[in-house]
Amino acid sequence: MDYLEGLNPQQQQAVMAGTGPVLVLAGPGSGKTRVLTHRVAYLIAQLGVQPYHILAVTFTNKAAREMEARVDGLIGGRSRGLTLGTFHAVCGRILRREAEYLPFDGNYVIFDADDQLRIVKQVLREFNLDEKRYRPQSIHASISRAKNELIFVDDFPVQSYRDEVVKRVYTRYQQILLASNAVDFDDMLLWTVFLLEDQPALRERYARRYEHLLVDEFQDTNLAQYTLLRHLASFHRNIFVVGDADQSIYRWRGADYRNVRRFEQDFPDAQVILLEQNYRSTQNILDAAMAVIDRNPYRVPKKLFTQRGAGAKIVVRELYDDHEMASFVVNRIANDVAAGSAQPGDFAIMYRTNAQSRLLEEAFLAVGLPYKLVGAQRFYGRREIRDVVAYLRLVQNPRDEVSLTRVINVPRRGIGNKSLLALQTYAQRMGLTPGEVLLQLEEGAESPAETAIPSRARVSLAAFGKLLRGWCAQRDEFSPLELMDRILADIRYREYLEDGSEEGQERWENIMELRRLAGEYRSRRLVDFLEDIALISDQDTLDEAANVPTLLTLHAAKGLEFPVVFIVGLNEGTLPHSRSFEDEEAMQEERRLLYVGITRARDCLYLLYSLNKNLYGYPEPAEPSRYLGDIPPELVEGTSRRRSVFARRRQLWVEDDAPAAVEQQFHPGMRVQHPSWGEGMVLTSKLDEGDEVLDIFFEDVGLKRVVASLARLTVIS
DNA sequence: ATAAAGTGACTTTTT
DNA sequence: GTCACTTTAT
Repeated sequence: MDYLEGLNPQQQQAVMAGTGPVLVLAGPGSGKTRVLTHRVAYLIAQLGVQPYHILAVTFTNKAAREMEARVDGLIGGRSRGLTLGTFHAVCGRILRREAEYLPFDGNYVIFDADDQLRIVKQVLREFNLDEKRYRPQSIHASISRAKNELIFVDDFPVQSYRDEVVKRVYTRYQQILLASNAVDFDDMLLWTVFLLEDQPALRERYARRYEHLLVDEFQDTNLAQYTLLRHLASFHRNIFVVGDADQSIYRWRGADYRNVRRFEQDFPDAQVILLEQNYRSTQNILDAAMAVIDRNPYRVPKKLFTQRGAGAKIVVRELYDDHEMASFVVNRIANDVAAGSAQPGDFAIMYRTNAQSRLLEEAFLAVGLPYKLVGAQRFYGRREIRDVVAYLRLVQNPRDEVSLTRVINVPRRGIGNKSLLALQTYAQRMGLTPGEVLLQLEEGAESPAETAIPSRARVSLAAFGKLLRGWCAQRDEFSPLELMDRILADIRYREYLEDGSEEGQERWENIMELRRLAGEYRSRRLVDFLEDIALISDQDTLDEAANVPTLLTLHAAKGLEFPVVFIVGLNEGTLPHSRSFEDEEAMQEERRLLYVGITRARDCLYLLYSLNKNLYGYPEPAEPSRYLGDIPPELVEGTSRRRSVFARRRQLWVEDDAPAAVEQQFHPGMRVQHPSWGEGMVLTSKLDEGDEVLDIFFEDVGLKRVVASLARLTVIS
């Protein structure tokens, strides 16, 4: 049987575990993805289970796609019919199919974080509540937390005045979502649980259908997800979950690693299988990871081991500031690549907060080295993308008021705040949504609107209503791409964006990228396109084909691995983050976050901290992270030439600066040629990290700082 | 109604 | 240093 080939005894045991509940506790790099895929293949090929009767839940869409491809590879295309996806994607499908039992219809749209915040702000204004006293972010976080714990509005507990406020906002927030025929991320789970609890017949249908449930990253499920699993497993009880409590890093999103313990209580007959052998990292890296995580209390100790040997020592580096940290990373990568010891794609740079990526990106750009940045927000958060998506969402669901307000005057069409307000007031009086009113507005036709909306505004509104009507009429016969093209043409979006500036040009190119994506939905409906866009995850945007270094947050690094990992910004306040200081549970999660980061590394690990970290763009003295002190010195490089630094009564080990001796090849005044920047003159040259760093003034592009080993410079004179 | 200029608040982490 | 949001001038 090829689906057992190359698996160790524990992995085989997991793959072939019989029926009933199974809990696989899998350390990092222990091959849990392999176990899951092989198990699915085993169920289908060996036990003859129909793919239709299997549900597998992954943490990202990317993981789902990979699993599908791998299962197909194992059993040759027999995986068709498998239900596979993230919790949200799976719930999304169920909700659309079963919309008749729900207070919204199958054309519902999904409100993302930005939409959610807009609604909270709108409600706060509506209630005349001070946004300073009641931070929209924080109010929304409370609502979200409640939803993740399956607390519906009516059951929201009130123990303080603030709770009272949250409850009022939550109530109105939910009204607005329903009026908009929309759900937010949390609702997708919540409504699915509601559906299964409210409709016993339906619950039984789904529970009977799914003979086997498989769940990846189980430690990051929240109560809503766990409850959903329990309902779905209620008939067959074949639930196979894989997780590692030490890698639980989404507590703030409602994830509760205690679900692992809860699972053992709810399914006392569960088989428990431990996967401790690591196939990814060297022993030094594993030892460092264990040293960090061992300091967390109340955990089940795990002994990770590898047969890969000790490997290279870990490099701990102190840099002057974040700029130096970024250049250090870029220089190291450039050197290793130039020396032929690694490929650009082998490297990953991980950080705690997104803001930290900026300086790194600048450092890469400065030397002309390409990189990729993981983060969907970067693309889908752009104004132009959000605008066009809002148009599409409006066509999909004209009741979506958030999208309507977003685009009603973009590009400018003479509908200002006054007109919008008149429309909203009138709609409210009629018991309709503004979108519905808009669709009914006929130019010149007599209607009650005549008195309520001033005539000037009525003309502009009716014109827009006509456009919207046209698009809606074609929604079902046009493909998403055709519809998008029609809208772009009708609103002259290109002319609006391309104002002659470079930025405008870039914005239009982003639209073309979105257009390319829409083109992939040739035979599918607009709903599918919009749903996929809403549920896209950061990791989904990762382009594995490009052989370039990867920049990503520690959260986004979950489940990935790289030969060489840099973890930057290991400073108090950054990692651990200052927002976690007062919360013991949060502090434990910070530790797990670093644990996840360290265990992503296969061969080399760099841990970097700076003496001055950036705060809002200004430098501020910083202390090294407490976690550095937890790593045994014998695992760290530079033992012989080591000096100790005392920082806050903790001893830290830092490598001495010992630049490799390299002779300067370039001197000020030299004329050089760069492959993409053309001719220029060397202004300064200095040796750094065994390489030569040059400042060159190029005729075409101005001053640039380059690394000699990388820039492929040729001397002209 | 709109464009420009000023303000302040703020950064964890994301489906 | 960056964003969203508000004020001010046209």
